[in-house]
Amino acid sequence: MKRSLSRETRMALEPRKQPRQQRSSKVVDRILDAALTLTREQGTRTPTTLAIAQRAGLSVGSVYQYFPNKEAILLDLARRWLSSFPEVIEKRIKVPRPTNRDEFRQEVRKLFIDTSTIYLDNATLMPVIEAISGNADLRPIQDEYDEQIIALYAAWLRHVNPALEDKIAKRLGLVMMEVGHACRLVGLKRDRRTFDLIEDDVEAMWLALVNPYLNLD
Amino acid sequence: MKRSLSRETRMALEPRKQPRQQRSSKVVDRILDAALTLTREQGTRTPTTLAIAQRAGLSVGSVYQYFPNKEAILLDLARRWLSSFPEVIEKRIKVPRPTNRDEFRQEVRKLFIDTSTIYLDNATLMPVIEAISGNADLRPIQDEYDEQIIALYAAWLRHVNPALEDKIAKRLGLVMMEVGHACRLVGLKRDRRTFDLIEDDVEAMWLALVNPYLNLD
DNA sequence: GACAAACGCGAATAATTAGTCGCATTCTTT
DNA sequence: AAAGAATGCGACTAATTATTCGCGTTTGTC
Repeated sequence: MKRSLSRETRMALEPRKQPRQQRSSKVVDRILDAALTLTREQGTRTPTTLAIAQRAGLSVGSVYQYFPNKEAILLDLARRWLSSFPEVIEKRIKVPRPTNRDEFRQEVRKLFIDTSTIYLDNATLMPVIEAISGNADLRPIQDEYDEQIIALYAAWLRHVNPALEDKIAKRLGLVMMEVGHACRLVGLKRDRRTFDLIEDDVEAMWLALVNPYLNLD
Repeated sequence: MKRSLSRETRMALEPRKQPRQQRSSKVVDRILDAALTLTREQGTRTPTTLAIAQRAGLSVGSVYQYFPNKEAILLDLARRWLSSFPEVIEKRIKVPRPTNRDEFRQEVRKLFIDTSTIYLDNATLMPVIEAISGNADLRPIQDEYDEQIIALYAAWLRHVNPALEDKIAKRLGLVMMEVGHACRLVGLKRDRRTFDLIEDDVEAMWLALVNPYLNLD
């Protein structure tokens, strides 16, 4: 076991090699699928390498052909989700600044819906996200993404209201992210109807949160 | 290792024996202190039994005199915190029902402040709470407490407005808990000034959340 | 001060699991 | 079809760590 290495070298999480033959790219998919399924089955407990290999119909050795360590597998699953946040929020910044309260409300709503969609589209990934949060090795990477996302929320807030102090924008961004994330995670564990109701709650809370910091007339 | 046992028998988390001599009750305190300190030092990674014993100036064997397993130690730390929620919320229910919007606002504020105080008073415990959430064995126990707390928030809401549907009260209770917990956890990681500002945000969000469900005149 | 119970010890046990390595098989290319 | 590269294999290694158990020491009690 070289467990200590993986904690230190960040590069150690990059894919080990690119698949060169067709069969092997299927194998990578099978590994990722197996990891996802097992994580979902086991709640928050991260699956073992052996379990992943077996579920994928492979041996452990084959798994290590494409992933340098176990963490890299989970991270590969999560990265798609994590990276869609920046895309979506940036898109909401490249838009004309709202000029009155009503337009502003609309912008909040759009950001709210777009971020909501990320969760709905990736509902099956949520157990992986939770597993990562609970994993001491992967947590720091999550935190990096989180900081990035907070900064983007803050940038969005300052796009909507340029007079907003940077520090305040950062704090509001943090709260928006946390509230959105916490509520959507629990929402997705319930039925669709409840999820939608919780979404309404989140929108109301977001509006209440940012409203006092609007100097629009 | 009998790791599988602990997952099944819930009793296995109860303290193994009561200290009979003076020296040993000090020992229990030392163990708990060591576990707390180490958890704080290591972020979310739960300390090993050996580490706990050493930090407490003891041997592993002594630790197992008083705790049936490692989980029980962390749980012992967390239970004080977890159990203060019911106390505090129940206290807020045993109070005359508010009769107008302003009194209602006051009641929200009181519940808000009382729950906030739980977090502030137990700030040092937060890493343990996070470690428990990330631990596959302990998570179910957290979830039980959470359900209880949600039920109490719901009971409070129906105390304040008896006309409120039970299902709605449950959902709002869930959201109140999640929002409060998420924001306070991150708030406590920042400076006191920021914590206070985030608290104001939470109060505003709670009010926005429950306001639509008030039929008071 | 003697006896038993409580306490404390830590080497040993055992379970779990990440990651490796040399060999076997399959594919690609010429 | 033959060579060589890529892929696949899985027994094995090694690290980690929870928990036990028998023995020595301390404490409270009569």
